[in-house]
Amino acid sequence: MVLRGREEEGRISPVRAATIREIAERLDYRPNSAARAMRSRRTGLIGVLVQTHLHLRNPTRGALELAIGVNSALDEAGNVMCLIPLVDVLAAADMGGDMGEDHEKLRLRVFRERLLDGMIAINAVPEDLHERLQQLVPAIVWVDHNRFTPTHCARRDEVHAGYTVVSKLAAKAYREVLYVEPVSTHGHYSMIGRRTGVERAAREFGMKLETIALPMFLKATEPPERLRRLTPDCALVAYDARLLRDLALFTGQLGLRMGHDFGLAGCEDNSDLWHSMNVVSRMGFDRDRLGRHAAGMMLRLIEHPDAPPPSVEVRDEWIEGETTPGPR
Amino acid sequence: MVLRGREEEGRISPVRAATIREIAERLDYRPNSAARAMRSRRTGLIGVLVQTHLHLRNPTRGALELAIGVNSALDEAGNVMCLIPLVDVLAAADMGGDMGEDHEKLRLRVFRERLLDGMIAINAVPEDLHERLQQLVPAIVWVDHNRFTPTHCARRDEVHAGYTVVSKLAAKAYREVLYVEPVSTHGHYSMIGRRTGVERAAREFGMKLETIALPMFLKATEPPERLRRLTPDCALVAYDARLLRDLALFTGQLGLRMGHDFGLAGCEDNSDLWHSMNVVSRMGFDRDRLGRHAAGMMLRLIEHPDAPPPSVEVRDEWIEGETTPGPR
DNA sequence: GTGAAAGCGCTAACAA
DNA sequence: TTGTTAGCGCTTTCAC
Repeated sequence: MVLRGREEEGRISPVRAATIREIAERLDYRPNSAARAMRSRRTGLIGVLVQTHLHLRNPTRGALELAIGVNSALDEAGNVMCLIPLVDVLAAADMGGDMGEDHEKLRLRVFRERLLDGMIAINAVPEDLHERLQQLVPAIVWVDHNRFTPTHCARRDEVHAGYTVVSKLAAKAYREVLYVEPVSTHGHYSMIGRRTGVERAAREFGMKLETIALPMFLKATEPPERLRRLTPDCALVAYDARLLRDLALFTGQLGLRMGHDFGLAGCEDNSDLWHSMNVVSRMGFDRDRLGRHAAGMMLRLIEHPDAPPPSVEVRDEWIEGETTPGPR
Repeated sequence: MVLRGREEEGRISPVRAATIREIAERLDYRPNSAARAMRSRRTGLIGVLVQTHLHLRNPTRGALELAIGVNSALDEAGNVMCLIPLVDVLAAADMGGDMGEDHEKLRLRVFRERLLDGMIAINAVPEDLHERLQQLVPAIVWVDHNRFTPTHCARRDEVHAGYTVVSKLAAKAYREVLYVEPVSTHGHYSMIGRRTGVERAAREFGMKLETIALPMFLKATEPPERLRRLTPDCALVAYDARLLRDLALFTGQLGLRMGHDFGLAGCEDNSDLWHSMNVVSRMGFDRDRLGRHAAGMMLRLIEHPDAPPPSVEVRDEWIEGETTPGPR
């Protein structure tokens, strides 16, 4: 009781408490986590389900940044976070097969042995996995997920993001917006959200709006034709950080200077941009904060399973760079 | 014994074994990890120490890719991986202070409660942390670390990487190499290794070699002057993936087309490049393989603490892109 | 082949 | 205020 800080319950005399602490110190005593886990029936382990790229095993940059935020908050609360790549869940679930022989297929020990106290799912999780995940782990918090219920969810206000970008461009006297999306293969809600915001602002501020969709994996040496026809009073708006980067690269290959020959802005941010493209105007995306918030929701959910944490939708700040000074 | 697969010890009759398995199935029995951990005196938890950027909380792309590889291999062996950002260790260690009041300062539960069976340290870890880490966790494997001992280490052959890039350029009849490094603040061995390889190959193949160091956080809109004087028979060689990206961006801002007006290659790869810059010639860097190997070393080390796993230095493959076709 | 029991380190409940 | 005990679920040892 002394070592766990429960001495304020009026049972232990201060003298004894001090003695106990001193002895513990001398013996270099450490509480045994396994024994405590056994008693408390908690593992203290929380999984973070990270989306992987369609064509690549690696999680997206954004998902990992979120995970880092989650990790910090969980650490501080004495929990441990582990990563669960979505591909492994899909493999384990083997969605094609029959659902009868459930745990035969659970290759991941975290699921097989019910190791997780809870799970934080990041980004869009396939609808058909919902039910399965619910029965696999006792508590789930959804982050930046397509389905947004009144509780259990945390995500970014994507409409606000798209709206803000275009409103900032309007304030700089750009007349035209060329909004660039990826060709949609996955259908994340941010696709609809950001575009809705962009359209709303364009309408409100009377800007001409054109939207194009670029396929993934364009060659940097073969930039899209449409980019040749950019003008100084037109601003390119990228759906996400990856496209923002690509657009900077593509326009460069065409001999266009961003901020001079055209405006350039993006609806998303990540730490890569911060490094070499910090001059670019864009919406921030504070994944550390969002991750920490999600972790807090998780901890509350584990503590009080019957009072699920209310969902939140957070707004980010505009980062004014040097690529949107307005038409010369 | 049956459920753990220990029935081959000639104790249990096949009939009974089958009955036991059937009942376990019916009851949806799951072994209790905490109880097992208590008996076996193993937590099954292995930490991965990830380097963070000097100026940013987020781990480097490469470190996380390595961690994903480690994660897969550990999962398959029934262990759990957790991330330990270096900043947190530094904060916990508080290197400036006195080392006497050790565990007073251990804010991370993984250290405070000796939660880790082992740790895989990725990238350069400050020398003064070595001893402290050794006493904090029972087993350590070093990956891509500066100090390379005969055992406990796994890393990439960086000299080979630098050498291969320049030899490939020589084969394409480039006459000149402009090698671009970051201004060194951290002193990772790969800085020396890659440069050594580049120099050796340049000497061997009789190429003119110039080396420049670019500060971190250059503005994309203000490219380094030296890049203006590139010629078609000169190849730009980037130290790492980040610089490779930046150089593509910078040269674009100067109106130069890669592969036409100059050659472009890099000594490192990561999954970001694969997405939008897959046309660029570069050395691969199979972090999944390296991570899995490190995980294997870790597991062996835990199993046989007295027979430490021998160190390895792995070589990667050249990725021939379209930015080094040779001078026109 | 099988059954029984001890003990890992912790916490809560109960007794003094 | 302090001391004692049971039991969490597992594995190993020992007895049958």
